[in-house]
Amino acid sequence: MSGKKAPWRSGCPINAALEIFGDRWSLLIIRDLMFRGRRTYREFLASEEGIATNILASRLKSLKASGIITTRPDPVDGRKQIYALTKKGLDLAPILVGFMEWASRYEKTSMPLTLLRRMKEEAGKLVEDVERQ
Amino acid sequence: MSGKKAPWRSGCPINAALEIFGDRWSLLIIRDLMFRGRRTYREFLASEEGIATNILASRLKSLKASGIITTRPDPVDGRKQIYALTKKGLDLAPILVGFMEWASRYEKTSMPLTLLRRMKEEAGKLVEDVERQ
DNA sequence: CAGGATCCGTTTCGATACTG
DNA sequence: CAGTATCGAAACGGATCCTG
Repeated sequence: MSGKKAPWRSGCPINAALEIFGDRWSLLIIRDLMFRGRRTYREFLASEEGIATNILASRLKSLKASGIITTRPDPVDGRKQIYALTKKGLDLAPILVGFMEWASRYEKTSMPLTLLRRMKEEAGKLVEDVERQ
Repeated sequence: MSGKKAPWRSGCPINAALEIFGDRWSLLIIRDLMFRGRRTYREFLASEEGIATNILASRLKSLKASGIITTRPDPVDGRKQIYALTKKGLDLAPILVGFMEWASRYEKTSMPLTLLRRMKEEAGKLVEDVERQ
């Protein structure tokens, strides 16, 4: 999780991914950044899942250490940090969409399929935008 | 994890998925079933990541409860149980492949890209096979 | 011997109170 | 408002025991 001690052999690439995502929260933070326009500590805290402050801080730290997000100070309010996805983080979009499609097919959720389709399209565009830069 | 207590609102389908995969082990078991032809308790134990017996048993139980795997007794050796993926479990193939592609791009792993491509093709065929039945 | 349950010491998580 | 300290709860690893 924190990417510190990894006693596993990393032969299978899934292990590398699980070291970052083998927990409940990291993917939710990425979802918030990717699809919900959240970019500050406070905005993440406000997500309906109710992450605890210490967990949020530790996950943000480990996501940053993994090169999935970056931070820069808010030019307006210097106290705030603005979090953003890197290219590496944006490239997770297909996986997030895959999870959502799978879960909407097999688990009961309240997300309408039209919204899901919109998110899928948007995810594609996000990645294209970054690749153009 | 065990899908028992879920104090979260399930508005976003990702939550449904994370309740099953928000841990280190479930996806590895699914990988073993999907790409490595493992199908018994003993074979899972032998995976290089070294899951503990109690953890393996609890994950198998929760994956079965989630309808992702099934069990049946081995017709040859009655002591053994044969585990297999359901359609719901096989439909996770694109996500597994997505994780592997992402991780091979950004994390150093020892899996050659040619093998990755083979697995990707195979994942597609697995799903087709089940859908034909 | 295969599958799996139980116990126990250790690590990690998470809710809340608290600090700069 | 962002982040840390505390401390109980849960998960983990490993050994051992149980059952067919």
